[in-house]
Amino acid sequence: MNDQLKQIVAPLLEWYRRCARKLSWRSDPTPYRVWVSEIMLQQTRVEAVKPYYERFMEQLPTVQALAEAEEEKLLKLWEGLGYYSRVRNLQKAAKVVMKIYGGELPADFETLRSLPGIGEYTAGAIASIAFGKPVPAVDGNVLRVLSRVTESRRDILNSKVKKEFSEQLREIYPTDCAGDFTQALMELGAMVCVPNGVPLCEQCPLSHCCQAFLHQTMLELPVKAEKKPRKLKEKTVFVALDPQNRIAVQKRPDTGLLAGLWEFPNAEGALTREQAAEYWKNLGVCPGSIQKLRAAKHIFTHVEWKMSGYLVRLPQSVDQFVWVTKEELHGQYAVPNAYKAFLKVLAEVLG
DNA sequence: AAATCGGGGGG
DNA sequence: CCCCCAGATTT
Repeated sequence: MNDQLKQIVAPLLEWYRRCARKLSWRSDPTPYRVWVSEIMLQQTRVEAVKPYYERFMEQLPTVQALAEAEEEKLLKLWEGLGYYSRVRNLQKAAKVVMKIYGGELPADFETLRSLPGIGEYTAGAIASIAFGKPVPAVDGNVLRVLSRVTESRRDILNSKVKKEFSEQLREIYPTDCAGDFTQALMELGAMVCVPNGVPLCEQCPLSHCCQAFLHQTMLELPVKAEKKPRKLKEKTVFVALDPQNRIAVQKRPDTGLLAGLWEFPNAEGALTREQAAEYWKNLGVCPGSIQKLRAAKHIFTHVEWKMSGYLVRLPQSVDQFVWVTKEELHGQYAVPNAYKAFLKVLAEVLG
């Protein structure tokens, strides 16, 4: 039994009950509500999730509603949140829950773990928070807290390290309030034992037993492996309008980056005005005018798009694309934030 | 084990 | 600029 970690349980729970934020999914932790919140919160800050969560639960309040929803509606509800495969997997899992588990989310860790989009962390989070099972849920917050409390200098991105922290936690998990303990560890990491800048150790209920605090090594921890530089991709984006000011869009492939979302016509590389004209001629239409737009860039985790842009007016639409009004685009089509600069152009041109 | 998959808030 | 965020899946 891990005596060093055992002593964090009581003070952490006391602190959590005194200081926990009031969050929508905490106030009524049904399995479905916890599940949706955990998927949205993957690699995503609480503040960013809040408005998406409220809207999602309002529109799709049950597993059945989620299972039966149109894909376009799902993507629109997720628009701007990122990591869009999350919502596809969420629905895949909802369909399995309807078909195999009678519409009720399973309570067992391994069964949860088998569902699409539910990995080690999320299975532990749902099992403990929604079902009260004494199962660890180790996310970035928890790894940071444990690295500092134990003054561990091992790489927290290493899967073996993650597993060992999880095993240590398993031994000390309270059986009567597992959900509170799961959330307390994460809450401490988010509010006190923070990642950027100086942790608020004077407020921390664990400072008395935190090895990093005792040795003043908090800022050196946790240790993470170095990340690789991102690749640069040049693109040319077309804001193309037909005589009725309808906008050309296309749906991205259903795998890969931004799968299934809608985008403006675009080509690889930084095209000159002449090459831009050629692009449209090859599609069987000669542009009435081509106006160069301000360049834009968008940074993803592993790639950066450097985008040239042209406003193109066409004498007729072409079948290659879907032609939509500005209102239709905003109301029904999920467009990734990478194209925000060109959506803005649209607003300026069309009012 | 490494790569892929978004977007934004804060130092 | 860089960091990291209630990670999962694929290769």
